[in-house]
Amino acid sequence: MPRPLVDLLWRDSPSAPTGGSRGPRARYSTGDVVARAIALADEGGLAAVTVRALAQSLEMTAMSVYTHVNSRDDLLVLMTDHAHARMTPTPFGRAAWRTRVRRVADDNLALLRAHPWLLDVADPRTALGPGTIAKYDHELRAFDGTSIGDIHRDAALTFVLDFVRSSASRIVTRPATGDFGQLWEESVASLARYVGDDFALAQRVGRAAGEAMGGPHDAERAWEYGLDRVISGLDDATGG
Amino acid sequence: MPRPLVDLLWRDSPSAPTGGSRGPRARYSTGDVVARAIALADEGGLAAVTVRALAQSLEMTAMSVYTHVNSRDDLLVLMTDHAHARMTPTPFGRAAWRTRVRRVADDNLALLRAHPWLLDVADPRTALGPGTIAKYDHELRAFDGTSIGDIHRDAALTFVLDFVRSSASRIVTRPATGDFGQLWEESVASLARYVGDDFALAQRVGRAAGEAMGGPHDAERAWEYGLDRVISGLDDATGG
DNA sequence: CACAACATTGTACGTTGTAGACCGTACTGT
DNA sequence: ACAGTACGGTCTACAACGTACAATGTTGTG
Repeated sequence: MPRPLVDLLWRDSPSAPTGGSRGPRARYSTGDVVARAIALADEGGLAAVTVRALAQSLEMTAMSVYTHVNSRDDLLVLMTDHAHARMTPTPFGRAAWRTRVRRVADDNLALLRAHPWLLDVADPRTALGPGTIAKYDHELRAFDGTSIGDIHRDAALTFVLDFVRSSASRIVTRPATGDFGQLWEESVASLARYVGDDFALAQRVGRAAGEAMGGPHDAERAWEYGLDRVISGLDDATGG
Repeated sequence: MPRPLVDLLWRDSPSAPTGGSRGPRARYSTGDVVARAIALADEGGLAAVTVRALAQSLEMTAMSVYTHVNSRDDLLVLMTDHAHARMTPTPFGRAAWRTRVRRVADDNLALLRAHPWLLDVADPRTALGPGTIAKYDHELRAFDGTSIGDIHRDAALTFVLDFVRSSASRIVTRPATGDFGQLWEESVASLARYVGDDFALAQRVGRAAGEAMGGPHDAERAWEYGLDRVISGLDDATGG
């Protein structure tokens, strides 16, 4: 049985337990396994990260994976922390907090674009990893220079990141992509018959939003709109 | 094979296909199955809604479920629409848009509190259901009287609902509940050894936020804080 | 040299969603 | 009244999943 999750997360730390040198040398390090799992997830989503597929990708048996990782859930945490650690944030420089928050948002959107499967990982234990903690530490500094308190600083960052996550899930999973567009066209006929003249407002707004969504630049427009709301909302919470 | 999803969603509509009267009468209606599935989900989460468990709860075989529902994924859509339809929104009355948005947010939080499994349903086809459309139609009216355009009206509502969803997922899944508190106490010792004196800001803010989270009224405080940001952010987007 | 720690493997279990063939029932057209 | 047919329901079975368990082989340490 491998080391506990916290030790695996901090395996590159100098104070990490080395692990006895007895027995055969492992053909792969934990980092290799995690990197391979990320590669699988990047091209096939989290569903492609099965223990067996990962094992085959590493040319070993399914059970050998458990030499390096305690469980699949632990693996997802390790993958997430690795992605967070590899993230190279845009430097804040001397920018004001509004610009800094924009950079945090943009960086996180880029992260979720590169690794859409991060949207499917909802494990609180990710907060235990060095990559996630470093990311947290950096992003908190977006509010340096404002008069915001510690608790509100955490709340404000959470507010921003939640927005990014929600928006990203709508941006990343393209609505017209795949078979949903096809399904939509099959359904819209019978749907129109059911709705009839009811819900006029919903129909009007839904059609407007739907048509705009077909347009080329709408994803960016919606993103900009929401981000403006976020920053505007934080305006009076940062002491001006 | 049952009728397609759209017809099942609108099964109570007068223009819905009645379905030939041949063959034995079904022991349960589609509504019964959906209601039973919701009951299971309410007490055990989505994971408790297995086809077999649902079947046993209805005293039939697993495969009989597929007489009423095309697939488990379809069932989740039906459950969601049912929950949306059963939602009785707080009337807007003559309240200004700020109050209306608060009511929309509060109502949705209450909905997600009552049915936490809704947080785990991420199927775009829910938008096809009468309950969801009626909900959409009503909530769009929160911005009646403002000078907001159609596209922005949709974006603004999405903005509000996204916030509610993110907050709710943090409120509903209690952090100190279950075995996470136990795991935390096991991990915090070795974690402190790893972190050391690095990430001072993250440690300070994290501790402050963590301690506040232990407090009794923090969930509500964080909720109020975020909702204030949301409304403040929408302020200049509604034309005053 | 014997022992212990370790990586690796094969087999197997329980659980999931659901396809396919089949049976009996109740209505429909002749 | 009788055949045809649409339908609800059941049984069996499959592929895929995560992973527990026992066994085998390999390496360093006493």
